[in-house]
Amino acid sequence: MNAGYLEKLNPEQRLAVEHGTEIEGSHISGPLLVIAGAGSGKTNTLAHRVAHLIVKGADPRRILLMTFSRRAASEMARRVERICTQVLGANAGIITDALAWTGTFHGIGARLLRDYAEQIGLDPAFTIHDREDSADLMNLVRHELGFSKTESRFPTKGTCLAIYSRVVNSETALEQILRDAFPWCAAWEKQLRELFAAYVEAKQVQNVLDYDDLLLYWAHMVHEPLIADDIGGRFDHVLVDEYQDTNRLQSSILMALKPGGHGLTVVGDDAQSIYSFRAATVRNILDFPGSFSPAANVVTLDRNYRSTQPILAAANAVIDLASERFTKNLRTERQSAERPRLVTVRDEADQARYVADMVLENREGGTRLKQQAVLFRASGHSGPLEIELTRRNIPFVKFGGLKFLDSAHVKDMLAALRFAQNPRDRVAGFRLMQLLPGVGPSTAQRVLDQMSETANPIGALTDIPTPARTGDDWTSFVATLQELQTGKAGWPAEIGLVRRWYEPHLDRLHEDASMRQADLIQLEQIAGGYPSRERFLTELTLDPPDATSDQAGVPLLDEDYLILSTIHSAKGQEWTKVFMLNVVDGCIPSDLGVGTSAEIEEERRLLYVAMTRAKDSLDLVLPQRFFTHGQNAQGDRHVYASRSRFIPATLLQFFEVCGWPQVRADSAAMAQARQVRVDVGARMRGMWR
DNA sequence: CTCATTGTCCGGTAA
DNA sequence: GGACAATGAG
Repeated sequence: MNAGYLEKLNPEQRLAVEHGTEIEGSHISGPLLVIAGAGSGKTNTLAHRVAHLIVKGADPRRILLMTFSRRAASEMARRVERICTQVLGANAGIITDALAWTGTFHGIGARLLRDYAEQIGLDPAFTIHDREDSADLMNLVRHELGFSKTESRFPTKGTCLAIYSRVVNSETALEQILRDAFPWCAAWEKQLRELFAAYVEAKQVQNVLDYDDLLLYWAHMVHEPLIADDIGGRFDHVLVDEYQDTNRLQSSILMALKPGGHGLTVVGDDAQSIYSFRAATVRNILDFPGSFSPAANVVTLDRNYRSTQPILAAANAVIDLASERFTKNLRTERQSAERPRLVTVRDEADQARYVADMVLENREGGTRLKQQAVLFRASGHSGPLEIELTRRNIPFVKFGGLKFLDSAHVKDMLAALRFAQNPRDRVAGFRLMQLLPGVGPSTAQRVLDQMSETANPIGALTDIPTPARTGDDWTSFVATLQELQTGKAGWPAEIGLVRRWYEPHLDRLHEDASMRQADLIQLEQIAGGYPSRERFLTELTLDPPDATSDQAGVPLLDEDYLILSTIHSAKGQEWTKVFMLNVVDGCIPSDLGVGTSAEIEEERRLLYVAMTRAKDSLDLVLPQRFFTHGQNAQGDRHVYASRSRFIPATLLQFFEVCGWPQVRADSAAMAQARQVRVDVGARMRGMWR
């Protein structure tokens, strides 16, 4: 057998790949933890491990591979296929097609829950609420319980959901969560408990699951040993990527599936743990070896193949200041004389100009736009840059932040499809009906109540008296829903049906209807890529497309475009040249994330993750002035920002510190000219007096 | 009961 | 500068 594919790996990578598979056939290895530093070839190693298992005779249909995003999952599948093709020849494609159990925890959970729905008393036609839907339902329940009219202000729907979600995902008591993470809500513990009980009941009556339920139901399902054996028994190998970003609930599921750890491999890096706001805990990765007896094997990958030595030195220096460290510093052999730059600019507008200038300069120098990325802490930080790029016709794609699924018109369309799929989904119906003129919250409630009393809610719509002042709008609404229910139009034709019904309402409700219409056509195209309405709804909710609607046209795949991304969405990726915006206190660390030292440490890791994305060149940009919101366009109220606390003076030696634009020799005169203020408006008014 | 207006608070990362 | 809650007019 051709084992040449192993030759390219370094000794540690090879150890991770070959762990426990010396014996051919069905031999299943003990648990393995791979600590994989940034740029250490983690994805490649994991792909090689999967391929190696298959080459050694593992059945790909019996491999469960869980990644953080579906983008990562498909990348992994592609690599596995490539390696298998090298070794096994052309028919490897068939083998990796069988690698069917690849996806996120939530996506895999949804699939398993539909498979086992009957056994756990769940209707397999359940629909899935995204965060906003969940918040809407929380709000309805909050209203019903009268908590919206309390004397002092009750926590908002978003806060309630955040608390609920944290309790579920961290498997921690409500009381403790309130004390640790939401102290200002502690006085409402009793009411919150009541609210959550009602929220859970509402979800069950309506046959909807939220994100957390996909894990929670799964966890409870495998709490039953026989079902756990059954599901665990479907998989010989379970591999989990980005293990540092999993939470307690996810680790519980894993331990229930593979109690002895046999066939279990987890990969991660505690220095890149950036999802604690989603209840992820580094303890999962730290406690992993000791959860088994004998303890899991640990392999550490600390050779970095991505960044040049000066970039890595700076990143190491940043993470070295962390109060708690578990992994060693990374090392690289990529020498370079170029230190990362620390560029001070006047304000965000100059920052945008600087980045645009440099990006174009780099492209002139042969670095394609796609090989360059601009990273930022929060989605909104890229606003001025997006304007500058659009102005200069530099194509870009933005990852992270608002998805076009969040826009009202797309949500309206999806609500229609979801309501047809699951007429008990009140959030969908509630939203939908209020689109009709003359229908507000109370009419919608009343109709939904009447519907829920019948066996065939959508059929019953015919018998429910037409609400006053709705007329034809009501008739076409009912007709559309009923046509959807028959399923005669077929998928994806029925999305056109919905659009034809929706368009008049879109025109009436939105000034910019034509722009939004373009999104709906895009939605229709996306829909064509899914085999059924159910799959479309599920997968769109669990894995929303990254495109934003305000980008300058949707770039084609083979076009060149600049990458804009939040740090969170940049995880696992790399670029030749990386720019990081707003490296100032208040942005990173975010001024919202400086409450506890744990939060600050996570912000530090965020900067580390951003810096370690860069291969050859890294620019950290620091605007000195920030204009504050809430003033007119000419206002100049601003605050001065200082360099991020994660780069104190002692670390400046790792950077080339510079300013932009370069100060010119004749600047004294220019600076003086800049100081002059003329009230031209007053002079012009004076002309007429 | 709906719809438009005013007032107040808040601002983030995402399956 | 936007989301959400309370208020008032039809």
